[in-house]
Amino acid sequence: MRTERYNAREAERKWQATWDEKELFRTKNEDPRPKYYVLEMFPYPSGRIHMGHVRNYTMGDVVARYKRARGFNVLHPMGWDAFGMPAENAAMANKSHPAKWTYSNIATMRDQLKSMGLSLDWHREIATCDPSYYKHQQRMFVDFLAGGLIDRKTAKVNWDPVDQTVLANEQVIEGRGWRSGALVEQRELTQWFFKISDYAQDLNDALDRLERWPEKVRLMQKNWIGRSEGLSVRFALDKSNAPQGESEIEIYTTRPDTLFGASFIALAPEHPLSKMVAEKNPELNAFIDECRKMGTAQELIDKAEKKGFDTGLRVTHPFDPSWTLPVYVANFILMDYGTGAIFGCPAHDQRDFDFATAYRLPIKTVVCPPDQDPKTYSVGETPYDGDGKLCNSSFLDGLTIDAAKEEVAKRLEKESLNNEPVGTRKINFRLRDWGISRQRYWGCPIPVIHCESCGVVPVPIKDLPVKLPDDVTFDVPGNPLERHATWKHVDCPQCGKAARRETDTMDTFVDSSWYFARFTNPWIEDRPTERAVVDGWLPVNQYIGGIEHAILHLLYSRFFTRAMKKVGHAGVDEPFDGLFTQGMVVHETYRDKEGNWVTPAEIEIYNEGGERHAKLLSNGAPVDIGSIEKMSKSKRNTIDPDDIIGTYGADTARWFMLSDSPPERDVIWTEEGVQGAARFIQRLWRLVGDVSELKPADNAHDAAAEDAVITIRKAAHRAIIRVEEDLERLRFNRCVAHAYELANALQAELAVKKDKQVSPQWISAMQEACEFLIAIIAPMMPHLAEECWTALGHQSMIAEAAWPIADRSLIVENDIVLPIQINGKKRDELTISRQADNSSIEQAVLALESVKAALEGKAPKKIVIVPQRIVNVVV
RNA sequence: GCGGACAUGGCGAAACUGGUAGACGCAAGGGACUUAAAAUCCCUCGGUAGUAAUACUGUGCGGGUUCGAGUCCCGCUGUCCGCACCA
Repeated sequence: MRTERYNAREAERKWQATWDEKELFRTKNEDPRPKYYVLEMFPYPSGRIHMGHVRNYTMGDVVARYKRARGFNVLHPMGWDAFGMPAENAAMANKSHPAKWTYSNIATMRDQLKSMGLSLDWHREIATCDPSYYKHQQRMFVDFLAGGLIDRKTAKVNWDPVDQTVLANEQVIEGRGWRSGALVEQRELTQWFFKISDYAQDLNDALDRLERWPEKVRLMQKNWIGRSEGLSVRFALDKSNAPQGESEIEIYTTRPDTLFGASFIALAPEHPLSKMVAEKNPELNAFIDECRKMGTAQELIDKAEKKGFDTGLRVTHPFDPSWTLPVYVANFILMDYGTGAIFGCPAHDQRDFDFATAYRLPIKTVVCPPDQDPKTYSVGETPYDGDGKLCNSSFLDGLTIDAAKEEVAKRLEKESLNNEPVGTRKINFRLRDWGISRQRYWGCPIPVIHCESCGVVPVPIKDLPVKLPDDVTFDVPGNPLERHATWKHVDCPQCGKAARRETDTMDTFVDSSWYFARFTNPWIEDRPTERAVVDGWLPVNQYIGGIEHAILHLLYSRFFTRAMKKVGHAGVDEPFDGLFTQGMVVHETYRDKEGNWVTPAEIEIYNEGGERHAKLLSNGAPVDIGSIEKMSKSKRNTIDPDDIIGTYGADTARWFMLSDSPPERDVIWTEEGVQGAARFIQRLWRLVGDVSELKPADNAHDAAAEDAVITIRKAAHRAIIRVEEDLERLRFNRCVAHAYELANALQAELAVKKDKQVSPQWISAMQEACEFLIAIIAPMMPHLAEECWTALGHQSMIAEAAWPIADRSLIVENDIVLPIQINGKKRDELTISRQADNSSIEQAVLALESVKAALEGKAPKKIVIVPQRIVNVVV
């Protein structure tokens, strides 16, 4: 009997070195086996890995190792999302260079990841801040520019006053910068934009085909893209006081059915017509100014009252030349949605209702709810936006909303104003173009040159990369590239005259929008991708990461892949075939009596009166146990993965990460849970030790042993089948349960046979079962699995072994146990042959004592027999 | 305001298309081994009643469909998430 404990530290170091030496996880592009690309979202090199990384990369590694065992050529790479603000902030704080900070963090984190025993192909490692990577990104920018995928335009942009840079719409969360948390202001700037809105329709429609994506993410992207079908309607302006040359206002509406309920037109303050009128109207000018000031902080917009200004202009109703409507400038109309102008129908829209109430405009009911009389119905204090039929609407009366929309569209398409149709069907999107200019140093330089005579000139491909200069300073705010003495001064590649480099760099989300493609061949130097290879590997079969990227990174990558296809750098539209969003790692929080956060390492939990309490290790002072929160530095409830791996080993950390909660849900990190995982490792090690030392007796052969052999084999084969099913669906917590179940069964069997003579057949069944168990845990606890595999006498490694083939006939029972219900409640069980037909089942059921008692001699009303499942006797 | 998800023991959770509710783990309690502790092993563990077999009850609340509902339908309540003056 073995007594020594499993030494994780030693074994893990040993096996990691062996895998490395044999280059076991090096992936060859020319390998003929079917491909499988599994990818976890690459980390930002912030300093050290955290538990969220451990969870993410463990899940990916389980998939990679499992698919490898199933005979796939698996691509499982790792890299670094290495550009970004924190490096610049660190440079400012330490008077150092962002590159130094970044590369030193990468070195630390690479070592940490390696200590987890991940089966990664480190030969393909990339860092986005490396010129050998961003060179190709600049090449693609140039290609996109030529391909009409990029715009340079002046637009109102989101300005982050803390980070001193522009943010894309997606990067503004509740009016604040996604990184700094500062209230975002609006500024007019000339910027580079990727024309993602050209792909709005396709990005929207293709979501329906992403069947292996979470419904939630698809829905979030749909909402973000915000497709709406409507009608654009041109209202004729009353010529008497219209500005010179203006004769119409075009509005956009999704409710053309309510056109007879119109009571005003409202323009955005930035609308051209508003500006024209304001030129001659100082009061309106002041109003527009006021709106602009309001617009600088999102928070104020949310709370602002509906305010408007009557321009004095009037328009004619398209269905009634004698009916005119006033034109307002209103603070709640957005210039960049639709046409920047609306018609207001107060009876059936909350905002229009508020506005009409404030300015005493008519409120005319035109939709009548199904349960009301159209002759008498009228909206009261709240507008009605539900279903119903049209009323007070001339030829639309009695039509449903949909029919009325259709009728209005049909008629207005035929009407004409200034030789154009009055109404045009239009699909609108909420999605705006992706502004990628950032006024920062630590990013990919935008490869263009501004020349006074030639205009914007792309940097010739032979001159790429445009490298960041090393000699920069961070002592003052703003962009170091802008104030660098020489960097921006270059000659125009076209005319040779003195010109100026673009000093903006690209949004770091560009970097992560194509790294998955670069991984397929990261060595190629003259192009971003090798077409045959990238098309062979993409799409990524299984992508795993946090839900926080549901819109930003995942939407940008979907766009970028399409753009790459357009200019010939890839052949697919969708980068990720399967997406999995994992939950967070959360932990209890602790505070001392002064209310200061205390780390888990500083306290001790103890039990008193059946309740959990905590005290400080240093002086025994009591500590309050607080709510369970996402691990964060500010609440000091983090656990350092290094500490766990140092104390328990990587396998313990990996096992616990997978065991406690379903992977999409948050997992609560607890010391008890970790210890449970560590306990299981030792238990498994003892079990394997016991099995490896079994010796057969010469004459041990009895009937009971035969039964035992079947029981053992059934348990083992059933476990394999279940784990296969669950791994395919990433239900790791269930896989863990199956492993426990099999281990429990084997341990119980060993205990029964302890000190008894055992047959060779029994021993080989135990050995097979043990090997199956090791195969099951191998993707999750690879080091322990190797050690056990060796202990069972194998010369090769389990990491190279094929997945066991389960014998499905073994788990088909001859006799089945049918639960017997009486009136839907379980009352008894019946063991009967699998082949038994319904009439023999019925006979056997009626013969049961419990059923006889329930029937009291009467005949049953009904007997429901569900084959192989259940019997229900209705009395 | 709009859209979505979720709700099961002391806790994390299982329950495939409606078919034995609570697998597996954690915690707790009892016992064995030990001079003792740790480790390990065995037993109990939704609630109520009972020594027990057992009975009744039980998946947020109220209804419904069904031979049968944690699962499906309708209506509530609560929690979490996303979007938010989008016409």
